[in-house]
Amino acid sequence: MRNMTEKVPSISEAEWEVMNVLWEKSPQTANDVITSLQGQKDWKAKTVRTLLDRLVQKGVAGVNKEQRVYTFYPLYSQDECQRAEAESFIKRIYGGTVKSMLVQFIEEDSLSEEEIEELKSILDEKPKKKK
Amino acid sequence: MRNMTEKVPSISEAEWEVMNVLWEKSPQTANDVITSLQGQKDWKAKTVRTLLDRLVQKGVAGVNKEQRVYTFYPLYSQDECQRAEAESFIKRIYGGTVKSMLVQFIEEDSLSEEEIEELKSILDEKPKKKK
DNA sequence: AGTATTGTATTACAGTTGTAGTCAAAAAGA
DNA sequence: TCTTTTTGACTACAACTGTAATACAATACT
Repeated sequence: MRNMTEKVPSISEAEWEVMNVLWEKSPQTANDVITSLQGQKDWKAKTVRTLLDRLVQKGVAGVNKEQRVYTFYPLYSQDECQRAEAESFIKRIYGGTVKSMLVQFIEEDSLSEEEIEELKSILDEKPKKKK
Repeated sequence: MRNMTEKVPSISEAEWEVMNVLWEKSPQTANDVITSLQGQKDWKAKTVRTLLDRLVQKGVAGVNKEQRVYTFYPLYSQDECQRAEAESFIKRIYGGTVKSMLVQFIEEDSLSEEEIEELKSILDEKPKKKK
């Protein structure tokens, strides 16, 4: 298995949609993926296929060619990918600190009363770890 | 002045670096910007110039041509741009909820004890608004 | 005045992304 | 078996990005 610290290749916006489908369930055939995206995105089958192929080329997804109809699966966990994206995003947009982003969200009332309460409890429940 | 609810054009990664310079101080000549980026990014002067021109084309920055040497300035506040980016980012990566992102950060120990305390107080100080 | 410098305008060029289309082989149906 | 449908392989093509270079006009220097 891959080393968890390996760098995640960059995943484009459209590719994320496809990966989200693979993360929900895998392996899946191209057709499964196409079906999952029906109604969600207005893409032609070929478009989805191209995206899958690109994900494989990039090494973000894997493909099993044992059967005649190939099946695809993620090579990175959603968590890893989210973290990687979030890190580069926050660095780029907020100069690197999560705090400054959250402050903005809070000050702009983008968060509901309810969400704020939830966040508080999440923060409270976080046990102090000793490493 | 622009309507604050107008959509912010998309700003590429390299363009963000340039905008950050303009947000710190403006207006600035191309040369000012180039100088600010020296040591920070390893870009040729022409590259920075191209980025400035593109920002103007996109309508993210403005240019004053009164003087022989043009000066550039932002057309959107940093805040607006950050918010726009953050919204699309969170939708794309975290299915739209700030909470899920924060949960991940907290659970992965990406936040220091100190940062967590700060976040808590920010959340606490948030006055309940009545609209 | 002639030359070097500087700022602006235009052009370049490859890689990524969005969004498919074409072609051929294999399978399924008539 | 002949035909239609599926799959997979390869190709297309424009917009956006990163990363400049070239051409030209206005200044500045000698």
